[in-house]
Amino acid sequence: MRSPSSAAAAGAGGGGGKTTPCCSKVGLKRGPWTPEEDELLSSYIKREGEGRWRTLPKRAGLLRCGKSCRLRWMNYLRPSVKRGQIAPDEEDLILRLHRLLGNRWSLIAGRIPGRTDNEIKNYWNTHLSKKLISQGIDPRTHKPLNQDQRTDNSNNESPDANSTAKEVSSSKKPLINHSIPSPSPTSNPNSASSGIEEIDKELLPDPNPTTEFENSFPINNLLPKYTDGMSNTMMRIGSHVLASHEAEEDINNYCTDDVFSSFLNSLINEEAFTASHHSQLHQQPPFHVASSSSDTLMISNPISALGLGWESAIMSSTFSQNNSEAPKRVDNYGNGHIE
DNA sequence: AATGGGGGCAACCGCGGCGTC
DNA sequence: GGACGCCGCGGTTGCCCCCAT
Repeated sequence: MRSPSSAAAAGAGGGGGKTTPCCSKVGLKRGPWTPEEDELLSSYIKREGEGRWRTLPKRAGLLRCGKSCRLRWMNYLRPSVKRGQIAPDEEDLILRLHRLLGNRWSLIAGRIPGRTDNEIKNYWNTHLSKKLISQGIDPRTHKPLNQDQRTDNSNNESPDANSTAKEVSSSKKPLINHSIPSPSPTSNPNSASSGIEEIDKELLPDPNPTTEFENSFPINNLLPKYTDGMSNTMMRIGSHVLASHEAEEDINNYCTDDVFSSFLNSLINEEAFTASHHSQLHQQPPFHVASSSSDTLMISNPISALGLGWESAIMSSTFSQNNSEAPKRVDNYGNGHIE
């Protein structure tokens, strides 16, 4: 990675080849940041805090547009930004998350402390994408290239997590409710960590299930809110309502950010993919609600959940970075235990 | 030593969602 | 309900560095 000084030495120009300024005001500086500008921005934000990017440049004495200031702070100046090469475990995590989430870099970055969405995006485009291709894997779908071609010709039947990620990543429509605070590194650190995202309608479960699993388990009974407002569902997931004796109620009452963080942790666990997929797909409902006294929910069937459109729920789980404790698991009867 | 090309990455842009008026 | 402003995201661009020739 280039040092700030070297970036500054690059002189005017920098990224973005378009001539249209991002800010309507003329006379604003563009291109690489100088150390002096960095110092101005850093000291101001340390003194006054983040936010109000539109007016921040003027208040800080910078001839930059607010977007440029925000980007510089988020991607470079923030103390929490980690420097140095992507570690092998981070690379592995990026691969797994991308397999689940597609090109939602901010969400992926939210799971990797100290890394920014821009950094991960660049790393993906310059390293991992090529690496996968060299291994004969489609970087978009994470499927073998030849298999992917077959899949593309088969009307996308039986979508799985990969195809879901592909669809989402290729969709122009953002999936994120930006107004909801997120502890993502690119978000305001003062925000609460309970931000929840809406589920894109494209990811909603099929109201007329046709798969074997869907027929065997009445998922629609558990997801009533999806039909009239997915945001309601997700907001309730963040409500931390975990009455253990109400296990048969709307599943949404039991879903918390921490729960989905555990959910995602299990999703990015290779064992979850290799060992539990087939058996759980046909034997268990997608969620198992704990009956213990603690606020516990175990999602023991992440793959099934993915297939039913719960992939989007992963997004909310990415907001619980601080949930580093071992996820509590429950068995089919709701008995919780610590893994 | 000169130079051409590719890799890496910081920075920009357009777009869409949300909040406010 | 519509207009407007702000914010954040993903995609893209272009400069610098490094290496091969």
